[in-house]
Amino acid sequence: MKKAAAISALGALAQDTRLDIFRLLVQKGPAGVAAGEIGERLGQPLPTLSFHLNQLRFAGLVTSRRESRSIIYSANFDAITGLIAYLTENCCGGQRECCIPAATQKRIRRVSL
Amino acid sequence: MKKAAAISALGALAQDTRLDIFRLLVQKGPAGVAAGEIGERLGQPLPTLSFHLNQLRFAGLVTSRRESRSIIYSANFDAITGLIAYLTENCCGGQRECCIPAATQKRIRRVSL
DNA sequence: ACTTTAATTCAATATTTCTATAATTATGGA
DNA sequence: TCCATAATTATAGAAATATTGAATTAAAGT
Repeated sequence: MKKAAAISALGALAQDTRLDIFRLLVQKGPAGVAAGEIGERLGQPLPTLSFHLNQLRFAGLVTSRRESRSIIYSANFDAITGLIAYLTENCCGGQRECCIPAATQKRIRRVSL
Repeated sequence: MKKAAAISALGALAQDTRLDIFRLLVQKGPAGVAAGEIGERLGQPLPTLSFHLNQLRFAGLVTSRRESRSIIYSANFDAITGLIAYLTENCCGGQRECCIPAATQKRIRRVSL
């Protein structure tokens, strides 16, 4: 991931409504959610929502597809894994792994036994 | 991690100079780097740098300690692992792991064989 | 006490980002 | 074609962030 893409993604996530949208889409997985349903859940006016969805889309964090009259948004999982890799790149000089989340560390530890 | 802390951390990272600072500190590990040295490396005026260091500190992403005349900054690794966990929480409804970075997945896959 | 070095805080300006009303585009059915 | 539904684009004022010169604080040596 390039720096500009990382800043764009981080900036897109650094906002109340957009963070809610993104986490909702992460949890929903590839099936995604229609714009209108996102608006209902988050209680935001549609134009405001549309603005935020665009920010997320420009940042590469979500993709959209039309399905009849609805537009379905879903999270771009490659973008989030790429962002995490960028942030933790060469962590502690590459000598130790200090940046792996607890949940993942637990898995690795368990499997390693 | 609470939502407000996540937004604060993401907003702190979503800026050119601060992202550079943070990645430098992540790579340097617990030893950290003095404020002046960060400024030299990034070619920023000290007041600008100080502003950004404060943003990172307020967001909980870095800590500082005085060592004689220098102030040494280092990354807060708990903050970054917490942020990653928050972003990928209950990923894909918890049924699959879609959000683990490639490097980590490779480790898990290898170990699982 | 005075000087040098290291870094921060203040203050004013410049820039970017957010929000929401009004108008517009696109789809599907009667 | 006409109407209802789903969502986006345009626009403009409001709010939050970023930048940097000048002044200030803190530590260590002379």
